[in-house]
Amino acid sequence: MSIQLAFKALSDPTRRDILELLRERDMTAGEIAEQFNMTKPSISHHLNLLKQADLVIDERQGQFIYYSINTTVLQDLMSWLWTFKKGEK
Amino acid sequence: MSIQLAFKALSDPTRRDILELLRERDMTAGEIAEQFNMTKPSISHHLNLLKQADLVIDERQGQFIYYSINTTVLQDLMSWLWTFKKGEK
DNA sequence: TAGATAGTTAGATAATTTTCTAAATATCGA
DNA sequence: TCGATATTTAGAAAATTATCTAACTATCTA
Repeated sequence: MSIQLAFKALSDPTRRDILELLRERDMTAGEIAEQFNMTKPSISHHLNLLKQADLVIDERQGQFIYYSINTTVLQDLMSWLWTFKKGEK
Repeated sequence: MSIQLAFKALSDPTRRDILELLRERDMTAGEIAEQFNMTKPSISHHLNLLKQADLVIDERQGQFIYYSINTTVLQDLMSWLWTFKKGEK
């Protein structure tokens, strides 16, 4: 999707920390929230922005909603960054 | 330097556009400002944030100040993004 | 079906960010 | 040294963002 939403999402340290947690394993919204000194609604908001940016995928399993990383947009970001290395067009 | 400042800097479309201009060639602040529908002070502010993030370097040449891309931080960002690909730690 | 657990949505507030105008600084050239 | 050009700094207004509390929705289990 858009690089704009992705960079916006990554500009916040909490959201980058969330991604780093999810790098280790998929987690529920509650498990993620436990790791931060912040209320659940705040974390929910961050998760929503990550989702809108297509950086994570959510999947409900019963009462729980599991979040996992979606790497396709990360690839797009790397591609964009790469164009700056070594005079590439 | 810090990944935080870099992602913050890249979260704004004007600043990304500035980097894309500088990808083609070094430019003065005035030349850069001409490309945007925005006042010079606004562009100057964006250039300052890019500079603080170490994404660009500025060098005065007489009355002009030339801006150019500094790729070292871009490399750091790619490294960070890369850690999410293929279950890497 | 009622209570408990998981999570989100709504709405408000405080902090941050973007952009502008006006004014200041720096350098050049006559 | 003066006027013109290039750019930044200062300060203010408007828009966006992060965070909270309160309330709502969804699912499970007894």
